Order: sequence, then C-alpha cells, then structure tokens
Amino acid sequence: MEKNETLSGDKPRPWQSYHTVYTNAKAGMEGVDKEKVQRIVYETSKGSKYFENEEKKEALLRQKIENMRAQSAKLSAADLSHYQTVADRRILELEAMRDLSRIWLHVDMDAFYAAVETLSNPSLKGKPMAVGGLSMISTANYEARRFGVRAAMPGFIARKLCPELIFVPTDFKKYTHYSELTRKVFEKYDPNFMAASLDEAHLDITEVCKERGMSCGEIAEELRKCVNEETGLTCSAGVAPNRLLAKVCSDINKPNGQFVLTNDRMAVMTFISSLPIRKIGGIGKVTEHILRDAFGISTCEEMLQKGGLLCALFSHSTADFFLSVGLGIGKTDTPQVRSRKSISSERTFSATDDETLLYQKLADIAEMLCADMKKGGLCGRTLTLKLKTASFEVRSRAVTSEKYICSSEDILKYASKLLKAELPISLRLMGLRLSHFNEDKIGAPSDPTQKTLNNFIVSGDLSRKNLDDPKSLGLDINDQHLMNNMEGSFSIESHELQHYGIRDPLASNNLEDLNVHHCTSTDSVEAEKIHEPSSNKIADKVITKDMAGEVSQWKESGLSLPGQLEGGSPDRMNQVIMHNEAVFSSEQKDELVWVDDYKCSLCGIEMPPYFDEERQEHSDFHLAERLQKDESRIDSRTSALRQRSVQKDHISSQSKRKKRKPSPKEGGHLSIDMFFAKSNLNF
DNA sequence: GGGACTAGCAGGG
DNA sequence: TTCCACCCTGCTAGTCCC
Repeated sequence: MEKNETLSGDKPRPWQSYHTVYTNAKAGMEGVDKEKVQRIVYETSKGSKYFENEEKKEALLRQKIENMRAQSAKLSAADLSHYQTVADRRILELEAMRDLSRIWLHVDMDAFYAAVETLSNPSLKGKPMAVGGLSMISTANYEARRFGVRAAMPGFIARKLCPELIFVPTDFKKYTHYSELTRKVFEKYDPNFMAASLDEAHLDITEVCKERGMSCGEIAEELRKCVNEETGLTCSAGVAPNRLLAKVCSDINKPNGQFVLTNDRMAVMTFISSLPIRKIGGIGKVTEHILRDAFGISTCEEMLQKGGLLCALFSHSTADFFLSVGLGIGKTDTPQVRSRKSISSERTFSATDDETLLYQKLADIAEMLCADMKKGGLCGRTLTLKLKTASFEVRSRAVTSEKYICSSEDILKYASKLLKAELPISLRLMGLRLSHFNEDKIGAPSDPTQKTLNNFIVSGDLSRKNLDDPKSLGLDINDQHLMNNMEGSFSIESHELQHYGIRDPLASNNLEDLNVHHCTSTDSVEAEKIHEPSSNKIADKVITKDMAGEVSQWKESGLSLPGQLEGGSPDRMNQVIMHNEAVFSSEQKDELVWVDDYKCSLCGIEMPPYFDEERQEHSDFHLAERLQKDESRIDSRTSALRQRSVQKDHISSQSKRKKRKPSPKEGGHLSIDMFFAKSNLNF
C-alpha cells in the first residue's frame, strides 16, 4: 500500500489507496460517507492473508498499468496515425451495424433477496438488514446500504459499518418461488425473454408495443405494476434500443423507478457521452483502473477519442468492445438457444493441509457435483479442479477424459489425481467443474481420441502400427481407450516424458538422486514406507517414485496429463525420467543405436528422428551413466558427472527449439497481460 | 492458420 | 479475537497437432 500524506501535514490516510469495490456508487448508497467506509474496510482487513493477497494483486496491476503506459509512449507518430485509421474504420463498420429497430426492456428487482425476506417477516421493515452471514452477504436492504453495507461484502465488515445490522440466512427456495412469479409476468410481454438471474431479465418489447399501441414507457410502467401485484415486490426498469443500454438505464431511477432512452442515435450518443465507463456491464474494477490510469479514459465518449490507442494496445475483440461502448452499441438479437457450458461446485472451509481431510472434502464436492449433474442429465469430459490456497492464491488444474463422465466415483478418481499432483498444500477452498458436455457439439469431436495429449503421445506408437485411425479398425471410443490402456507401459511413459520437454537428466544438481534411481521395484515399496512429509530429502525421493507411478496411472486412466506434470515442474519430471532410465540402464549394452531410427537400444526409450537435440542429450546421458559405472568405486565419479553436467548445461542453454511453458509460480505471465495485451505488437 | 486443450482471470449476480 | 461465497460465462495466452 502506498502511504498517502498530504502536503498540509494531515495524518496519513493509507485506506485511500486501498481499492475496494465497496465504495462504488450503487443504488441506495448516494449519501454514504465513502471515506469512512473505506477506512473501516481498510482497518478491518489490514494484516489479513486476504489483504496481503489483495496487495499483491494491486502491485501486479500497477505494474501492468506502467507497462501499458510505456508501450503507449513508445508508439511513434506513424504508429498512432496507423492505429487511428484502424479505429476510424472500425467505428464506421460498427456504426453501420447499429440497430435502432428493437426496443429492449431490462427489469431488475429491488434488493430482491432482502425484499423477499421482509415480505415473509414484516418486522424487518425499516431496519437495516442483510441476507447472508458473517463471512459474506448476498444483498442488503436500502436501510443497510445507507451505512455502506452492500452485496458481496463480508458480514464482519458490514457489522463494523452498521453494528445493529440484522443478518438473515439465505433461502433460495423462497427466492426461486418469487422469481417464478415475476417470470410469469415477463412472459406476457415477451415469451422469449432472457432471464439474467433470479432477479433480472431482458425483454424485447418491440412487438408488444406495436400490438397494443402503447409507448415503451407505458409498457414498462404496466409491467412493473403487474409484478408488484403478483409478488408484492418492487422492481426498476430501463428501456433502450439494446440490452447494454437498457441495463444501464434500469439503474438510473432505482428503486421502484424507470428510465427510457429513445431509439434515436443522437439521444444515445448524448446519453453515452458523459457516462462513466464503470456503469457499463463488463467493465469492472480492474478494467476501469487500467483505462483510467493508463489511458486517462473515464467516460464512454473518451473510448472513441482514444480509439487509436485502444486498437494499438488491446486485442481485436477487446478493442471492438470498447469502441462499441463508446458508440452505445449493444446486442439486439435474442439468441435461439443458450445452453450451459459447464457445471461446478465449490466449498470454502477453514484452511488445512491435512491430506486426509482434503481428500474427504474433495469426495464431498464430487458427490455434490454428481448430484447436480444427475438433475440436469449431464455428462462431461473436462474436469477442472479449482484450488484456493491459505494465502488466497487461486489455481486451477484440468484434465480431459476420453469418455464422458458423470458418476461421483469417476469424478473423484480424476479429481484425486489432480489434487495429488499439488500436495502438499494448504487450502481454504476446493471446487470441481465439469465441461465439454455430451450435447456440446464443439466439445465432442468425432474422434475425441485424436485430440488429447495422451493420444498424441500414444499415437506415435500406433502410427507405426498403422493403427492411428481407430475407426478404420471398427473401434469405438471405448475400444480405443482400452487399446491405449493396453499399450506397453514403459515405452509410452518414456515417450511421454520426452514429449513433455524433459531436459538432460544430468542437469540436475542433486547427484544423490542417482543412487535412488537405481532402486528396484522393491525399493519403490520401501520408499513408500519411509515417506515422511517432514523430511524433504526423503520426500523428494518418494515424489520421484510417486511421479513415475502417476505418469503410468495417468496413461492407464485414459487421461491426458495435467498441466502440472506437463510443463509446470520440469525438475520433478527430470527426476522421473532419471528413475526410469536408470532402471533400464541395468540392462544396457555399451553402445547406443536408434533401432528403426526410433528406439534407444540401451533403454528402449522412443524418440522421433527430428528430436535431434533431445537425442544428443539422451546419448550424453548414457555416456555419463557409463562413466559413472566405470568410476563407481572411485571418488572422482561425482566430479566427472558434474563436469558432464556443466557441459550439458551449456548445450541445453543453446537449445531453444522447444520452449517450456512457465508455471504460474514462476511468474511467467500476468493475468492482465493475458486478458488485454496483444502478444505481437510490431511497431 | 485453425482447432483443441490447459491455465488464469474479470466480471456479474 | 477472528472472519472475505458460490456459480457461471467469456476472454486471453501459450502450446501442440493437423
């Protein structure tokens, strides 16, 4: 956090630079003392792990903004002129696509959950109340909002802001019932209305206005009255030529009000010109911060004025979105089918590193997800494990199965493998998400076996047996899956490992590992037995064994390898290949030849001819192994290996053909980078 | 170059 | 004194195969 100290010698106000969403203008919060809210939020949060993580994220954001400023400053006059032309052309194209023929109405129920609770318990009326608990509140009534209490705020902070705040637990059954009542009303005005959530909907009222000869304002008025009669609740409405603007309009006269923006280009441009960008759906805290601090953009109109810069520094689709915001252009169509893309379940708990407990919680989540999937009759192929560490760092690990899964056993089986690769770890949240549903045409390739990493790896083997097209053999997906499982285990594992960009085993400085790598399968069992998390050295060795086992299990399970194994931890993977290769080295002959120009005669590892550098390294490995053997009784062994290692380091450093994807832990990329910046800016 | 895939994040309710 | 959810969509980068 930056220290804020005024020139006049006022006391420091560090909370002023703590950027929280809780002080943003929201309906019912107009008279709130923002500085007081900011100070209380800051003081309540300060020192917590959450706070520390927020500071980290803020620092990254500031760095990102600095980078964008620097990139912007680097643009020459010619560049700016070029991108201004690009922006002007795109603005013309977007303008040509402007559709003023439809009338959209956005309905937003006023403090929905809180209003429903007050309806069922009138004694709450007039008192500050929030729906939720001490950890998080879902919504607050207008009495509570006057204290700065609002949705998505932790309850303990809300209580600091308003000590007399009443907490009411959420009751989704009740909200769903009232939501259905409102939807029955919406249907009368637009049978194809789009429900955005339990308390929000978009309605195309073009036809109903024509049919009934009423103005859009009259229709909105009538609809709101009807909702109130049916439910006893109030709502607000916005009417505009598109959904983007209608949503902005519904917020203007909240609560229990409405605002109409006419279908006229001039009216739209006037409306949008001074509109703060934060009012637009899709522009949140981070985007607002970047646009304001890096480009000086605060209003929608300024999006157009700085269009050249936006085109130069953001991706095509992002720049397009910004320009259309500047023009007040939004969607006017009604999508025919909106199918869900994924389903997930997640739970927060007290942070723990107890592996038994973590697996138990994972099993619970798998059960919950399975139950939800059964309700929807869904089966999916991609399972994503979401983790939030004790320090609030969020990670996700995904795996794509060759078959569709929906049973809790299958979900847990794959989820456990993903979790295992992350241990040891202290977590406060785990979540499971399944996507690539069976009805998802895009996600269900005709030959799913072709697309997974595992299959690519195995196909190397299959192709040489003319088996790369399972269909040509009359095999279905399951047959192919089975066939993969039946492949000879070691050659494939080795091939896999090579494919993951495994470098020279000698590059490892841990020469002690060489001893471990010669252990037999019996040693493996012993290694498991002596596994002690408190002993790093032993744990490392066991991990080596575990990882080898994991690779085998991954293949057996018919899954592609998780990212963590694939690229995130090359050292660990180095250890795995060292182990496997060393086991085979017991059968080695003196000279290495590539059998069929593919297979190592010494250890059986498979490597295509074009893996020239990897082959060289592999050959060096066997050479080193021979040296080691020859000098096994001489103390100079270690120094010889070190020498080889140094040589190999040199060779490896020149090898850039296959780039390893940096792991997030290595800070290889920044989120905002990925989200916004173009990858190939050539000025 | 396009598609599939993993990983990560922003944003909204 | 300690405490910051859950669920979903959509977009991005990077890697790899075809």
